[in-house]
Amino acid sequence: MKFLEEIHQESLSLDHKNLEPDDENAKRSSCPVEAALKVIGGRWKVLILRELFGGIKRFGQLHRALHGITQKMLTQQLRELERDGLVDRHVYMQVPPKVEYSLTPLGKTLEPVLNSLHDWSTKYLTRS
Amino acid sequence: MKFLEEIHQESLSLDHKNLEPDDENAKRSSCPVEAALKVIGGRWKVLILRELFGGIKRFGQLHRALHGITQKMLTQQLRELERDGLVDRHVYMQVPPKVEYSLTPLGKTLEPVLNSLHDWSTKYLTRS
DNA sequence: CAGTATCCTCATGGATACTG
DNA sequence: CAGTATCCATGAGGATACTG
Repeated sequence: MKFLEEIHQESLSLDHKNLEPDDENAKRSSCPVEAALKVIGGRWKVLILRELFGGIKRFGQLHRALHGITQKMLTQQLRELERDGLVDRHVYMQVPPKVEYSLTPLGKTLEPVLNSLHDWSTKYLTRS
Repeated sequence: MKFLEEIHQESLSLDHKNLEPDDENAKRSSCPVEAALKVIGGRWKVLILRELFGGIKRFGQLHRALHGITQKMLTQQLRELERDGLVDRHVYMQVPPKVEYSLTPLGKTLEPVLNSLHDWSTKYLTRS
């Protein structure tokens, strides 16, 4: 279980020794899981990704599919997903404008992760 | 891929019809993945869980292990984890107080999920 | 159509002090 | 030791209006 590997360099040393002064809790996520959650966290990311797993979508399609999201949030979240390399943005130079969003290869690698979350949730979080 | 199953009942109907008035985007997460992220989301949850995967821990141990967390946040996050059934809280009736936290069986079922997030992050999110 | 540009609210998260 | 109790900053998220 790789999730636990890092425990034993951080917390083991803290269990018998007392607090250490090498504490520079600056920017680096002490844990890869944290980093992953930053990328797919937030209120809309996974919902957007879910839509895109269904194929290429235009901005308006996403806007309608995600009931309640505002244009600002949709744009913003899409930009973040784009910046993180999960989503590809294709602008057609025409008028009226047409912009299509799709998953990048990297974005598609998220599938097992999202399935894992999905499975756990449906299996164990069945208290609505 | 179970993650995609629900797409085809929500977005398919929205793709050819136009917006529907049955839009009651109230409380229910439209997606189990969302629900899962609510439980393990936030800044500290996974870090706390990571510590507890290492075994039973006292409040003070957690407080020291999670550099930078405040007592308030630690208490709050632990209560939420407890309310969600992931963490068990055992109070020893003695003075000075002693409280131990541990993973419940449900909490332990999160291991594959966290491993999945961890694996993805280390494999594909290697841009520090 | 697919955005910007403002302005605004409020929950998340935090600092500090006190206590059974 | 393991908390409460306050007060406070910040920013994520949203409403609304305007535009290339």
